[in-house]
Amino acid sequence: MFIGEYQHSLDSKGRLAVPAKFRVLLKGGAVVTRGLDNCLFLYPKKQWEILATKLAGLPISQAKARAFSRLMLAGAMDVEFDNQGRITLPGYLRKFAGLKRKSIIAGLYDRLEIWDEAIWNKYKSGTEKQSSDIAETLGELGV
Amino acid sequence: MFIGEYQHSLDSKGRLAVPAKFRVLLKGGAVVTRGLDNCLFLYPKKQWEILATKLAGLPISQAKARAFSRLMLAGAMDVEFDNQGRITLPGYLRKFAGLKRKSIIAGLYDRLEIWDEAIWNKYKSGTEKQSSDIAETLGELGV
DNA sequence: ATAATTATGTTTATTGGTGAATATCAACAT
DNA sequence: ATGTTGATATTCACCAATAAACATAATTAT
Repeated sequence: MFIGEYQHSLDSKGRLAVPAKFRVLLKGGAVVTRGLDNCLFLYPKKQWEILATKLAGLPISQAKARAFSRLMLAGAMDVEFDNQGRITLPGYLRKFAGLKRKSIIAGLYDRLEIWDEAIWNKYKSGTEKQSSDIAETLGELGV
Repeated sequence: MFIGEYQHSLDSKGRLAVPAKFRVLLKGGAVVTRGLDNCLFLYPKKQWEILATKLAGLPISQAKARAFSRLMLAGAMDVEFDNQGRITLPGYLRKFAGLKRKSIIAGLYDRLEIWDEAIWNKYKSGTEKQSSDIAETLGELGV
């Protein structure tokens, strides 16, 4: 499963080298999509399909369901590894996540997250301060 | 299945090039119709027929059902691909969706959506702000 | 029937995605 | 320390897809 934090660079065409460790876990195909808190989610195909069918099955009559489907489904893109182990991130996703040259790839167990380095640092310094606060909330959720 | 977001242009005659990726999935025929939230829906023939029979089966006594059927059934139109992979959108649909030159084609798993770029951006900036809110609501639906 | 208008088809240019080669860097072993 | 290996960064070149402009065919109105 995915854990750890890595710093990698995008090239001028928007390609990102995925840490070699993770490639084996993504051999069967992967999907990137818009995530929460300004980052991208990268799922192994299997995980993705579970999520996607759930989303596609929501009633199209509900505005919130449509909005979320558009965020995640329309935001999604199949990614393939070229023989240097890179994936290409489409322009709209780079823009969404504010990706510049330096980015962070973080392992969140069943998914990867892709962040712009600056945004990641800012987010982290915010959450580290409140960490004990967050911990208490999680306690209420049974963690 | 359809995923991703693509930016394409209508020509002056109202023709729209469909992303090459998607053409294969629409080879068997397709149907455009009025969608929700100011966009057009584009279905592969098969999906369309499932939806159309569902709509036709709604109780004719209910005003909302009649309205929805008129929106989607009466708005529908068979589309054909020319040998450049373009489809022609009839005037009333272009008008309905407010389509100007630049438009967005979004994959929503079992259908495509066609948006005017400006309207799409507006819609997205609205939903992105509430995204974590929406996510929590959907969490309750088991997503 | 002819002109005007709309629809359809073709060609060319531009853009952007894709692949490959080289350079740089870091880790490890000798 | 130094060389070796594996991994990432960067650059260049090519090809395919799209955009735009143009040409032809079909339709409609006069």
